[in-house]
Formats: sequence, structure tokens, C-alpha cells
Amino acid sequence: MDTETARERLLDAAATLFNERGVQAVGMDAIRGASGVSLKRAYQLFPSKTDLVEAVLQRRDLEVRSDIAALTATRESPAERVLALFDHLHHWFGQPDFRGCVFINSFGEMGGTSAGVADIARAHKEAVRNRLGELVAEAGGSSVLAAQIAMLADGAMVSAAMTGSAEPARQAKEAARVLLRSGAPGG
Amino acid sequence: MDTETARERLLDAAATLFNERGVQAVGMDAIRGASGVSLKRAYQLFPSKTDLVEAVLQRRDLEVRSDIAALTATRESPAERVLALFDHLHHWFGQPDFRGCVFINSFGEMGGTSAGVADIARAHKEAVRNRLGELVAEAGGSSVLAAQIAMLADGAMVSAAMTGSAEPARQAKEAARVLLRSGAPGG
DNA sequence: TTGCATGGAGAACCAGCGTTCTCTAGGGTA
DNA sequence: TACCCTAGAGAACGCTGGTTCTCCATGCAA
Repeated sequence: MDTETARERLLDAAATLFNERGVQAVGMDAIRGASGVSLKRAYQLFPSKTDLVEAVLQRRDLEVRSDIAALTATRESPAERVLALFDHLHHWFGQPDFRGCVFINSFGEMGGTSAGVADIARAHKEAVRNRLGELVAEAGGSSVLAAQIAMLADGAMVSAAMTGSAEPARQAKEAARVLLRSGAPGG
Repeated sequence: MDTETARERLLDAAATLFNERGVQAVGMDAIRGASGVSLKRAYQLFPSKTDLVEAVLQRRDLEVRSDIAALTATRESPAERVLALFDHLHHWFGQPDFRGCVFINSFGEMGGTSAGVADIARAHKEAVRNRLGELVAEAGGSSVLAAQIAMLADGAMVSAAMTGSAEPARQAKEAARVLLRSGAPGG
């Protein structure tokens, strides 16, 4: 197995297990079992579990941002581009393994003890909020409106994770539509 | 030290430490140190750490619900009663030890491995949403509107915890006001 | 074939945790 | 004073986790 493959398998296995059980409840041995990569190799690629955790979060950050880029590329009006994010959330919430946002979850679990995790989670939410700010601005809305819509999205993730339903995405989308209409004259 | 005092001290110490560091990162020994209650006594009152964790969450559930009751008793119009919740959030977010909602945090940490924690967190959010539903109904709004406002509140908690700012409460309040105006003709 | 580098399986090591046990001190009672 | 009950301090126990080490199999070079 080549280095890049081992790396990917470790990140995939760790991401899946962290999503299911949280970070601290997952041992390196479980990651070895799920990935098929030996502990020796794993520690060559990621010198500590902390490095692996942070790499999982960094990779997920890139994935989410690229999903947003792909999504918004296909819509015509600025407001539609913003609202399309909630369609994406709806699809995500419907996945059988959906258990919430890994940044919200790991910040809640380790934000108080791990500055690295806290920083990555904070930076991710900020990056998403900034991108949303651009989209909202194109629709004629302010950065406060973008922050409000971001809160709707985060709240929908929490609610969907807890209830096991995808419905919060639809409700949040309608709320975002109202806010856009009210706060973004051009939308 | 009498039994009730020991119980309160344990719950206080555990709640503080869980808030700071998460649940799993806090050992029973740290709770003993912070509470001044010996391990022997602690295990007489709470037969396992799981029982203590659940008791902390249950107590916090009652506290939040009674805060909501107290808050809403002092406002006149139904819409003001709903919006007052966000003033309360703003005050809470400004506390130096604020680190987010313990139900969101512990659900993220242990929702996948502890059915007890998941159930309590879910029940708490549902109870708050139901109470909010009554308030919103008095303002002429639907239960969907209540769910949307609840998502704003949860999103504000997440955002405030991550950024360390109380501002999300104000922004969420303004968004809730817009939604109420738009969806609750009488508000 | 011999020597050597690589890498995997799994044991080993050390620390931390939940839980229980031991030992001792104190205080009330006969 | 002698006895007994309670309760606390802290050690002990068993387990798990992160990390490292040992041992062995494999494959390649000379």
C-alpha cells in the first residue's frame, strides 16, 4: 500500500469513527482496525493522534468549502445561490450516518482543552461565513444578514442531528428566504 | 456536611468542569477535588459517573426551563416574550465561563455512544421548543416559526461559543423579529 | 545463500480513569 | 476507658488508551 493510500485510508477511517463516536472515545487501535493501516505506519504519517485529528478536520474543511463552491456555481440568481446551501444541508441530513457537524461536535468536546481543534473549528466557521457573506452581498444583503443565515444553518445542523430528521433544513431555508427578502432588497 | 449539600457541591463542581473541559476529559478525582466531597460519598450519592453526568444535565434542564418561565413572565406582548429569550442569551454569552450549550456539547461528544445523554439532550431541546411554540402561538405564529426561532437560538449559542462574542444573540434577536413580523401577523 | 532493509502483528510500557478497598481518626456511648 | 460506627484520604485494582518496541516474514542485492 503506497503512502498516499495509507494516508487516505487513515483519514477516512478516523473521520467515520469520529463522526460515530466522537474523538476521544475512538482509540488508535480502532482506527488501525478500520483503516487496515498498521500502527507503525500510522505513526509515521501522523506523529500523534492530535495530528491525525487535526488533519481530519482540515480535510473536512476543504471538502465543505469545495462543496459550497460546486453548489453555488450551478445557480443563477444570488439569492438562489444562498438558498441552495440549505438544499445541500437537506441532502446531508438525510444520510444515514449523519450525526451533526464535526466542527460543532469537536469544538464542544475539545474546544476547551485543545487549542488546535478550537482554532480549526473557529477558522472553518469563519471561512464559511465569509463565503456566505460574499453570496449574500451579491444578493444585496449585509454581513449581519450573512451571519444570521449562518446561524440558521448551524442551528439546523444541531436540530437535525438531535432529532434525526432532515426537516430542519427545509424550515431553515424558508426562514433564510424571509430574511433575504426582508434584508436584501435585490434578492 | 449533610447529604443535600454534598449532592449540590458535586453537581456544581461537575457542571463547572464539564463546561470547561467536556465530559470525558473530567475524571472523578477532579470532581472530588473541586467539590470537596470524598469519592466514597460521591459514589454513595451517584453510583456511577454516568449517573452524575445525567443528573447534571437534568438539573440544567430544569434551570433553563425555569429561567425561561421567569423571563417570559415579565414581558407584556407575546412577541416581546419571545424576543426576551435572546436578551437572556446575550447576557449568558457574556459570562466569562460561557462555553456553549451543555446539551449541544454533550450530544456532540457522547450522543453516539450514550443513549442516556442523547435522550436527555433531545428531550431538553424538545421541551424548550415546545415552550417556545406556546409563546409563538400566542403571538400568532406557527410551530414551524417556533422551530425556526429555536434554530436561530441554537445557532447563536454555537456561534457565540466559537467566537467568544455575545453579538450573535443580538443578531439572532433581530432575525427572530423579522421572522415574527413576517410569520405572525399579530406580533 | 547470506545479509539487510521494510513493514506488519501484536506485545509491552506507562499513564490515566472509574471504581473499590484499606486504614486511620474522630466522636458518641456504655 | 473500651467499643463501635462513620467518614475521609488515598492506595489499590483492573482496564483502556497513546505510543513504542520486539519479533518475524518478505523481498531484494551481492
